[in-house]
Amino acid sequence: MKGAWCMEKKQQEFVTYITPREEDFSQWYTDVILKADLVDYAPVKGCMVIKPYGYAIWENIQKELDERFKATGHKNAYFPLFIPESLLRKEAEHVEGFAPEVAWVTRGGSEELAEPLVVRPTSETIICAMYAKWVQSYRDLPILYNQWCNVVRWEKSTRPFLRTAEFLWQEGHTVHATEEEAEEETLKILGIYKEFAENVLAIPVVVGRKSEKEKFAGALRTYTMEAMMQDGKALQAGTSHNLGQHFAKVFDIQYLDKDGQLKYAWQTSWGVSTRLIGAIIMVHGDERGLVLPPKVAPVQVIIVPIAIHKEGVLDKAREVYRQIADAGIRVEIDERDTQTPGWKFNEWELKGVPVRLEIGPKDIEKNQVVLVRRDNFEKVSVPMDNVVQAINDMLVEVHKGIYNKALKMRENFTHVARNFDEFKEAIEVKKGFVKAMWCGERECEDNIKAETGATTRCIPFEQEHIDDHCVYCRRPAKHMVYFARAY
RNA sequence: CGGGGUGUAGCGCAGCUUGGUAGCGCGUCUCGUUCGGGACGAGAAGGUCGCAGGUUCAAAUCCUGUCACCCCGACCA
Repeated sequence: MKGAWCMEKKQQEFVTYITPREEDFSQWYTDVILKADLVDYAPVKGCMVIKPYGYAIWENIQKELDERFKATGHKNAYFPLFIPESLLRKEAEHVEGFAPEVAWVTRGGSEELAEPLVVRPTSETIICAMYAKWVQSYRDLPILYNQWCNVVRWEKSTRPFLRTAEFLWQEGHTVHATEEEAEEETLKILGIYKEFAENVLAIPVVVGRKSEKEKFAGALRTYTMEAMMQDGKALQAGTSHNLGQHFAKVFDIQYLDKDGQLKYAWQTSWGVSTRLIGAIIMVHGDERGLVLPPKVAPVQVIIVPIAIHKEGVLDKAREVYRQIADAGIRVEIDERDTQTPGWKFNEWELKGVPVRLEIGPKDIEKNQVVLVRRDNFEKVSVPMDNVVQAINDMLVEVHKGIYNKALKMRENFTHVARNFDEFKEAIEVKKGFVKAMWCGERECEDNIKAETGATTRCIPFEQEHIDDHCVYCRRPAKHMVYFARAY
């Protein structure tokens, strides 16, 4: 009786902090990012400050990806922020795609510039201009460069991490001698992205090709990984483009091949951005706030000493801290004597720390500590001399736990539609991905979007035969496609 | 760019209808007691009411304009 009342009261207190997901998912998202101290809104519309706790997640993402890029032969470089207008205009499809959202610099100090500069929305043009100088011979190829930088896109409506006027990303830009090599690179990177999403971020993704309508402006083909959020909307989490020779031809990137022929090079570009942080939040977060994948969590273990003022508690907590830190685990100890343990539990849960370690007088007496998982709140006591092993195991378990939960969520949000009535029903009522057949025509794609709000997310590599006919026009189908409403 | 909403203390809000000394909760600071799931007592600090005009003896409150931000759509990572 009394217990039930307490529980009810407790839940009420929690919900006063964060808007429940089912009540207003957007507001929940905003509450979480602000209260977990990931970002703050900046004085410029559409711009956010990424605070240390949020930035640390990005740094971990960078570290994991950068290792993978380096391991596959890529090198980092840095290209300028400003691009001359004339360069942007060279590739027709590209400029058409990006022109509406570029920011311009027309003045330096008090002088009007002879040629206006755009603030890079992406760097294909300026990088290609340089590659044209650097590529002479087949011996110069391949060029496998990547850069970590910021880009600016003057967006109409913005949301922290998901769409901001300025965001951080990496953009890889490679040049190859042959079409096959470029295609191989494009797919290799998509493979890295998928492996990274699943093994590091614990986010299952669907991989495949973008439709002509959805592909990158100026690309030959775009491959993508798509993730499902808890509100049933899809999020494009990373793209890899085979640029073909489109840019090579307009920027004149030619090399002299072994056979003495002058040939246009083949290129790729690929990127993921701070949007991934938005994905982490919307895939894993729960009623109490963030749930961070252990591999990118800025703090993997938070030590909360109990009865911190009592003789020996803090000393013992620091001793345990040392042990864990020495094992290479990101650990912090909450030594504040101004907050009660309960308060700290809630705060660190809000911040998504995967494992909490409690240590108090009773534990010290028994030579043990208490570990609590963030994903399912399972609580175990472990002997002091087994702490590091137990934590490592628990971090692995949390990763598995949240991955499986995310996978199940995505499966529940994946439907099959054989005709357009089923399709509408799935998009509007069930939400999530809808697998359906498509004739491949732009017209159908546009009509489906106009009538349901759903877009083609990707043509998955793993095709299934659902029906012979396009879900919209009933003409013969070409592909099975994942449709969804998307961020 | 359309629709909606909000600007009052660090945060969340009340006050505005009916103009008259700017309030509440949380947080912050000091002291003490507490500490295994959001502790308690006592004391204290903190606000050009988004901005600019106007009406008035008097404006947070009424009028006009303006700016910013948030949410939902159309366009994009």
